[in-house]
Amino acid sequence: MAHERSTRNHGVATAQDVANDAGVSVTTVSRCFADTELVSQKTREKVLSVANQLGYSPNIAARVLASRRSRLIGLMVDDFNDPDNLDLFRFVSSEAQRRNFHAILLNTFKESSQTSSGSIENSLLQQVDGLLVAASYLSQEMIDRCAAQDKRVVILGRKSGDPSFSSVYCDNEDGAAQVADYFHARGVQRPAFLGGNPKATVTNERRSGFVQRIEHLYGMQPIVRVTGANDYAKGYAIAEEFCSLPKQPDGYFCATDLLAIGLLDGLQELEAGKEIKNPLVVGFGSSTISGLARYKLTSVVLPMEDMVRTATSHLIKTIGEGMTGPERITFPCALTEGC
Amino acid sequence: MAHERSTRNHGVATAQDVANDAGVSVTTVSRCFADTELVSQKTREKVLSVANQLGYSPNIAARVLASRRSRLIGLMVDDFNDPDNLDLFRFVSSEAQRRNFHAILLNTFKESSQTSSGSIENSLLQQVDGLLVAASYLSQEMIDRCAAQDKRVVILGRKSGDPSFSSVYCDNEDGAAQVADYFHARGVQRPAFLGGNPKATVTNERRSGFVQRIEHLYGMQPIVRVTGANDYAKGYAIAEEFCSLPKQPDGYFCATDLLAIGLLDGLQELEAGKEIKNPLVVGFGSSTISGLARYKLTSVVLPMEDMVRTATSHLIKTIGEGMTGPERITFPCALTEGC
DNA sequence: TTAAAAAATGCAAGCGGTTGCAATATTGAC
DNA sequence: GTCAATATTGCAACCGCTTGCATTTTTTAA
Repeated sequence: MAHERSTRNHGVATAQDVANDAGVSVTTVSRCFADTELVSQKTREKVLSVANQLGYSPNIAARVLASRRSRLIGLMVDDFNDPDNLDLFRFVSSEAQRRNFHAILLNTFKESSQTSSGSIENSLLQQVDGLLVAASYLSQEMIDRCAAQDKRVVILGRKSGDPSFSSVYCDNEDGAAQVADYFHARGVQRPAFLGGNPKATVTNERRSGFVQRIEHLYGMQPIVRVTGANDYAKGYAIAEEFCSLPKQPDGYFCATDLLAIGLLDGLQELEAGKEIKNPLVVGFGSSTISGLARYKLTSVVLPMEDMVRTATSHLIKTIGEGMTGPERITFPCALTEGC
Repeated sequence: MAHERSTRNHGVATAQDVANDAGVSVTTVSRCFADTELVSQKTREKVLSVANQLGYSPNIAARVLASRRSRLIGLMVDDFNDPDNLDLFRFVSSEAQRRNFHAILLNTFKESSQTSSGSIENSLLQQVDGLLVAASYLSQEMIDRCAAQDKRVVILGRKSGDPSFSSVYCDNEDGAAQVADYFHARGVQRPAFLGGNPKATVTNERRSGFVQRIEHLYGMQPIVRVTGANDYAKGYAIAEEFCSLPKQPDGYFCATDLLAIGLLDGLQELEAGKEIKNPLVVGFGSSTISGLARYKLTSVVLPMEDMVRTATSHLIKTIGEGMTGPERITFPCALTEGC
């Protein structure tokens, strides 16, 4: 029955403080802040009121340690800088928050196989309840580690390579084929594809979907340029290469929006010497950046937000329950002309 | 002398496991992973090697709980979506990581004063060792809470309002004055200012610096439009308003780059009916987005990365040591013409 | 009214580290 | 070779919360 001012813990109230003031046990306080139904209405109200008064909120570290659950999910991406990935992170965060989880951004730590160093990232990974992998590639080591720790994983954006992981993605090949159709319908004569990393499934699918349909429609192969990366700079730089071709393409399909925008800007820059005034340029994705009024980019739009939210909530669901069979959830994507 | 396979804790090795295998106490293991010099070279090597072998890395939750330090700093921003803020976050993260800290993004939770709900954010805040405030505004409640918990705070981007917080910022008024000079030198006749929230110190300083210098040079006031927000959309939308003026401005100073880009695009859109073909448009900041080749934005560039890194490391330093007197660190900014 | 079932609460043993203090091992000076 | 000074270790008590199990209270059924 301590009536003297509570809140001993360095100015922060603990569950113990609340328990004292509310005349219950710590256990009960704990239960009030979990989503258990193991507390009577009356008690809960009392506790919550006292807690509120004391400005109490549970110490996360203690909770995590005791419960062995962090309510943390890691979003794994290749490139911190890609604005698309940041959008991604926003969506994941917001959906996670809706479910009382929190998201953190992880990179694929390509460089350091040194287990000892990079320790923060390392520990963080260990702390995470589940992993959302938007990275183009997941190392076998990582896969093993996840398996050993019984960690849930959902692959986002491409078909899961590992049979035990769920994945959420869209039909890249179909989307790419739509572009081929579009080019054909618009009378494009010399179609070209440009895209990044040949190891990335996503880019590959977009390329092959496009190439196949072009072959089918035109009876020939499109020009293909592998750019390495999918960023603005690459697109911008490559414009010059294309302009120096004897026969410049008149329809460009870029594996990502960012690439497309870079290309557009690059082409405009070189407008003077250009043979073809307004080549068709089509992107893929749904970057906010391409939404800038300036670029009325025609693009294969995929329901990013939907996909991400679905992936996130699927991941969280599998964390709550036991391991369920892996699922593959696909979304449609559709070519959309920039108004 | 446990020789049977270690790693009991659900597939994850603990300090205890390492201790057993290395023939030392948990304390020693703990010390090897802290930056103490309290362990002999030989022991440390042995422990580290065993740890590495076992794939051990310290459990963060336990460490935080026991040490009462999270090595976490919170970056507080107004708007998750502003790309500038995401740049900010990247820099903070990277600098934090260099110092073995980790950054998390926090918003100013304007809506919920409900202490009970929004609990994750709430708890997270409690968990953080220090706060980097890039938000335009910090509530008194928050200030009190930080004080009560003896939490370090550094204000980024504007002079600290509270005398007990350090701040890192640039001289906005001076930068703005440079723009006025530039306009004057370029023969601008009708200068205009546009900027967001009138409550935001930063915007205010930029406005007043500009207005004052314009008055000084021109003997008259510039046109001033308060846009509310500083985003692309606002800039884009406001173009129309300006175009419908009888006398359109021929020099626009926008409080942020994003605003400037929006305005540029908006103006171009309306080019047809425009009276003045190429008004000067100047921004402020150092958005990556304004670096897009397409916009050769003239802008008051501030050494963002430097500022952010300085702020971050200053914050971390004050966390390590006891409370030092608050500091004010300023950076210069300079008008830079888009090539 | 009474016994059995269900609901609410508390006990106490952790979760995996950190850290002040005491104990032991080394080293150096005399 | 002896003893104080110094460098290394280990002990054990937490850190604040969760949770299986036992206990108490309330409800339902007979």
